[in-house]
Amino acid sequence: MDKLKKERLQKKGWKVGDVDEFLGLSPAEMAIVEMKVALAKALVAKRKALGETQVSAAIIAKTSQSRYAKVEHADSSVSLELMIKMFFALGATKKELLKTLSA
Amino acid sequence: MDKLKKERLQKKGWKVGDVDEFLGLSPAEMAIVEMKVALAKALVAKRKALGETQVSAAIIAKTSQSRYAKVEHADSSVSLELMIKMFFALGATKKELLKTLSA
DNA sequence: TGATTTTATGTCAAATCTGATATGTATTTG
DNA sequence: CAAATACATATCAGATTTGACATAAAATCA
Repeated sequence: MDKLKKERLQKKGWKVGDVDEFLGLSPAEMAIVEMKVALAKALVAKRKALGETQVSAAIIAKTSQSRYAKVEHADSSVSLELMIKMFFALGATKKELLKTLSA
Repeated sequence: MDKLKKERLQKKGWKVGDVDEFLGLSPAEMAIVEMKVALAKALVAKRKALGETQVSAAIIAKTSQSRYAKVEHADSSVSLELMIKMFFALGATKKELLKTLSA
């Protein structure tokens, strides 16, 4: 991996590694990352389906646009729980959540 | 609800209310509580199936016995994410997790 | 294009979560 | 019963997460 890119990502709070290190991620860590990425995608899709902007979605979810944007990016400063709360805030059901998580 | 019990629970970090307030919980809040409770149960079952004590399970999960115990109780100081991490630490698969969450 | 709207990113104080220690309370066992 | 083992709970410092603000960058459009 490009050294500069690696440093940039680490600065943003991610554990970054070469292929070995990546493969070295425990299945648990992988599973959580997978779920976060899937949730982020689903969140964007949901918001767009509702015809909302990040600003309006943030209001609905009772947070700021900036944090909402971070949630949609599965930013390293965002917990799985917050992502799930936002997904629900946009009207998603538990069934939808489970479907998303299993992606 | 008994007033003293209510105060005791609130002191421990939970929003407590009478039936109205309880029904007033948003579906989102309910869903998350449900998932945490289901995970707690599954965690205990998993640990027992492995024949582990809280002490040994805590070691496996790289945490302390006290925090591990709180996880098994879905204590208010425990995040959904930590519960999932511990579940995985005990060897649960993503499939098992989803099954548990859908309970 | 320039203005407007939308999305992205950096920062930080306050809130929350985590791991650990200490200690208390069952529960089991000799 | 007393010791040992297992589980529960209080507390707290350090780490992480959150919401908010400021501002930049990108996209939309009149």
